[in-house]
Amino acid sequence: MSQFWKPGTERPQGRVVDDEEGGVLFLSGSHHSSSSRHGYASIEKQRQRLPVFKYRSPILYLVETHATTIIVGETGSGKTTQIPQYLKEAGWATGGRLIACTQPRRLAVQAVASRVAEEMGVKLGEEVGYTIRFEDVTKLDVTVLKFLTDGVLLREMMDDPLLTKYSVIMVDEAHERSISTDILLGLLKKIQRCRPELRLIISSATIEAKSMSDFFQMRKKRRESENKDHGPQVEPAILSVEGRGFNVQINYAEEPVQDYVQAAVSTTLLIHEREPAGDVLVFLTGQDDIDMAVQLLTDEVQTSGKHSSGLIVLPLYSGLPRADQELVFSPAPRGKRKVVISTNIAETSLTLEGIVYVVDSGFSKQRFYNPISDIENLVVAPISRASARQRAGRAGRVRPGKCYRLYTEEYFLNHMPNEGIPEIQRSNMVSCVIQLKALGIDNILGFDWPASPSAEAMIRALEVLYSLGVLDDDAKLTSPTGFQVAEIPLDPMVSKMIIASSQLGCSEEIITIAAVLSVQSIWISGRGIQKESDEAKLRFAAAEGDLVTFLNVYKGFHQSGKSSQWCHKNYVNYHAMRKVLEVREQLKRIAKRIGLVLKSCENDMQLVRKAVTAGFFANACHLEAYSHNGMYKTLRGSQEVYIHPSSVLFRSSKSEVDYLQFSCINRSTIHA
DNA sequence: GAGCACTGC
Repeated sequence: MSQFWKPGTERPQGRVVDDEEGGVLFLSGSHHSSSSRHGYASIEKQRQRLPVFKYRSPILYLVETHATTIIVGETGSGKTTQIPQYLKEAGWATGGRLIACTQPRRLAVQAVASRVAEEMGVKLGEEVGYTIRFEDVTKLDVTVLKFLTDGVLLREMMDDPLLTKYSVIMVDEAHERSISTDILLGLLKKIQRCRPELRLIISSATIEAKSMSDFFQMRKKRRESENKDHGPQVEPAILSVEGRGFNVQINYAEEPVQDYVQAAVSTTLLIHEREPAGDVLVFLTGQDDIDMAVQLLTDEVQTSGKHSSGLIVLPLYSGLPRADQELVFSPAPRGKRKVVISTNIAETSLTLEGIVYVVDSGFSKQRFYNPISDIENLVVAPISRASARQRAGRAGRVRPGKCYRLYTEEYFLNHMPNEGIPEIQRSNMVSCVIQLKALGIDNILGFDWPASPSAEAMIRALEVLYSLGVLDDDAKLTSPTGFQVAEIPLDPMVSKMIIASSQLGCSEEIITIAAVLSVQSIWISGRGIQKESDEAKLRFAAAEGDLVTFLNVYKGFHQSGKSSQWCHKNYVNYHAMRKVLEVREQLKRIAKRIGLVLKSCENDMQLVRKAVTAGFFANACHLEAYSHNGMYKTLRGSQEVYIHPSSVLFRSSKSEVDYLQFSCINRSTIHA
């Protein structure tokens, strides 16, 4: 991989860096000599100014000598864009091998890939490419640096379980501990045992590196035999790279805060009154909180004019229509101060420029799963210290900033959890289990996770998959159903519904329903338009429930020629419908490939209901006749459930519908 | 009377 160059001899072509031990390490490989290319020099200078540049040689040395390298890098260190380039320059992408870098989010994949292509002076999709769902911007035998979501890499493992074409896999943002990152880490650890030449780089923003290191620590027996073969050291290396953020001064509440919305509003007003120019970012928990805070601040601006004039107050959450979301990116006019009131979306997914002050409520909405009741819930819960630091860091991107925490220092130090609970321990496991089964992991209960899900959750998932006919008595995938379900990138209950629809002759309809279920929401809602959007929804409402209502919406959208005006008029989210079309096409392709029959049942909703039941029978529930508040109980487990207010059945059904199946707790319901 | 954020051949 690398050769040593002796001082005194002629300097070799390529890149020369100081070796840790005082020598000079010459890194061979297909390094571009494109320095004459226009604009290259300034880009090269920019690259060298990044904090990670100082660590170029140590990083390459560690990757060379260790199976796993853990890199702790704060935001702005440049690790994501630079390390893959260093690896390529050092020759890790020669001989048909690829370097992979995974991200938890699609947008990040695209952004990083195009940045790296630009820095290297190549066209995106050639040497540097990316793959996300629906978009493969890579070229076979040309692309050597590949950025992809961790979900896509997991899918790739179904065809190539050892990921043989990759020489180095960098898992970025590992501290976020998303479900797919955790599955990926567990599987990569297994791959390492079969492929000692594979190198892993785990990159994380927090110092939870030690537990990650323990996870990748191989057993002693293995280590001895490895060392005999002069293979890489099996003990993970840890390297820390500083960020480029500015100092953020932290202020705590002196006493516990009763109402964090109110406190956030008054803190914002105080900042506006006393602090020099600079935008404010307020972290609250959800649409409700945010709309209320926006209202309170706007009222303040209008009534008390004096202090709070010059405030531009903007909400930010993912459910907001695209155009409204984009408002937060435009800079405030001179003399005005922008206040963005946001959910967690601004903690990791979106970066706002110009933020100098952060107000942190200390809470976020988090998903929790109760394996006993088999119900997932969204609850407001305290954030972790790692999140609190991440939020504060948002104030220090352009210059030194300030963070106002709406909780006491005593609480931060002594009561706030250090890390959040990994998502895998807060979720239903059916999708995970089927993915592992599809990869041939037989001993699901013995799988080595970075954080183990509860045994109850695993058992519950195995039960559901068994009852769906996806797993057999030996917990092996059934043929063909189990293998078919594993091929479809959806919740197994939805996949099973699709397979049943093929047999029943209503797959066109069911695939539409499945596509709608896989987007956030097809309705437009928001403050001030509830009444109109509710009325619009009623125009599509079907007695059978929300899923058949979706079919009506889709039909109308299709007949309008997929028109955005039609969507606007009917309070339907146009972007969501475009996504539905995309997912629908993908599902049709997959359905054909796995041998399903594509057929429409025209208007026979009885068939649609049968197909839905084939997937969702485990969610059947029964109206409690003696309760007058519309309470249902699940047939399995007698769990209390209620129809969600967003359902078309919310008003009409209380006394009319005896049996329901819900496709998603708290979201939609269907009469079957 | 109400939807944190993501992802997928």
